[in-house]
Amino acid sequence: MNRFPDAARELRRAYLFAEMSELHLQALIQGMQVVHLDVGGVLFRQGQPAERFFFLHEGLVKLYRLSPEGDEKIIEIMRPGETFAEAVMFMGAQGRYPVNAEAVNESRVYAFDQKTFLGMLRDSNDATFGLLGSMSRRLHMLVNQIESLTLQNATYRLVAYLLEEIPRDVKTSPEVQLTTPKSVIASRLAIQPETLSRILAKLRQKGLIEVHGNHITVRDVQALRNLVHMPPE
Amino acid sequence: MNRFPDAARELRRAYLFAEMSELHLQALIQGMQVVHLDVGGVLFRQGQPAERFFFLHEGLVKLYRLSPEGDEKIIEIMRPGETFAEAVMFMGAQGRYPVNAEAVNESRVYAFDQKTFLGMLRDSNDATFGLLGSMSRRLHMLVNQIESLTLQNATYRLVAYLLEEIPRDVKTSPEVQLTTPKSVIASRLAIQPETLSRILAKLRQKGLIEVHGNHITVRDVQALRNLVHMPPE
DNA sequence: CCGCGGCATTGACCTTGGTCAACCGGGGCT
DNA sequence: AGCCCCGGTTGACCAAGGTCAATGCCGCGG
Repeated sequence: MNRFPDAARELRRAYLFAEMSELHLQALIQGMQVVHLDVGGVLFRQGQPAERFFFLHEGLVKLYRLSPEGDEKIIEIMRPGETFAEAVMFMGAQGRYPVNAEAVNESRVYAFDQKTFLGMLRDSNDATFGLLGSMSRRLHMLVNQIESLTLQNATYRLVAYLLEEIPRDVKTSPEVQLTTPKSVIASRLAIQPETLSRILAKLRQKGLIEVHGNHITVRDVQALRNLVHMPPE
Repeated sequence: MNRFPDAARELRRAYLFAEMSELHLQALIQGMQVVHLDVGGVLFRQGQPAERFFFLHEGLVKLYRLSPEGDEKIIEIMRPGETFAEAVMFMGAQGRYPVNAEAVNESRVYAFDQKTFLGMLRDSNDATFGLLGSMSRRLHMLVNQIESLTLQNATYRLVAYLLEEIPRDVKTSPEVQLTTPKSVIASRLAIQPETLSRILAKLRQKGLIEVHGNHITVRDVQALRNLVHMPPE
């Protein structure tokens, strides 16, 4: 019998499971655990031995590092349909999570045993290649992050973030609904909440955006795009 | 007959080739090209279609990005024995190099055709897993970089770099021989050459190090470790 | 309805590191 | 030899963004 009749279709949307045989996928699903996280709930901590990896079913989970002084830097914000911590599997026997994972919103997460999954990968080259694809995408994304952290200023990063949040289809008046508290976005962009606030104020003054709580109306997409591709100011 | 009798042993030291069958490896070697690069020689540019990946035989190659204004940020400095651009293979058919690659010192590079290599991977799960391992290590390294770029200041980053450069075996007086011009190190650490210079001067004043050209004598390892919050040894 | 707590905003100030310019010194070339 | 070029150093100045503190806003529970 099937514990999670809809899970297969859902999981297949992730590159990681996309190429997996139905048999294997079903076995994985039978073995997976569902973890419920309240706001602020901790999924794992940096340094813990990594025995499981995860698929976010619903909610919002942040992956972050802490400095010795306790400052937090969010490396990635996971959205539903995404997998995370799957790369750690290959760090060798004593792989440890390189980041902390904590729920920003109430979340539901599927947890998979790494050993089981590795065993299945051994049988399925296609699935392994799917994983390789996902990892190289993540690699690329991190390189992009490093670039924007070092080569661009805070305004650039925020504007780039906003532009990414605008749904692809837009010809309509672009509206951005922030999915997380502004302080979380600030950490993701490696700036202070105060600075985020000031940059938004500046963009507002210039008439480029309107801010109502965590809903932002972009009044001039083109001007924003120019900000990002042209020299600052 | 064998074009490069010693290449197999050399390549096997890279995780990427370590698990490959002798047959496949020999085939790869017969098909590989040797690229010679003078100082400043360009191996590939960001955005070019990625058809080959590389193994650094000797020399020093930097992977970097350029901002629209022309500022350069070095993402990684490749040393002999390392492979690079192998992750791009899995970005799909239209994979493009996400960075520029250029020789810092005169270099000799082995170039491999991605298609050929992919074909071999299809046959060898072990080799594929070796690659997965390498990619997750690189992933982890990038996360570390992001952390130190955002959570730590320039002094911290430089000191951490110096400590990494101290050979593992040390009980002797720790000597660091910089393998690249200081300006390259500065870019790798995302600081200006002037700042690098000033930080070194500051450390020198405090009696922690001595600087003679690009040879640095560490006078007080422990003090350096403390600066970056590292436990003694 | 009030009050509290958490997030966001705003202002004043400060620190870090970037920028610009001058200068030094060694290696290689004519 | 003399020169120049390039990497590195040093100083003066500046700007971006961090820090600290006060205040506002809003939702929630009593």
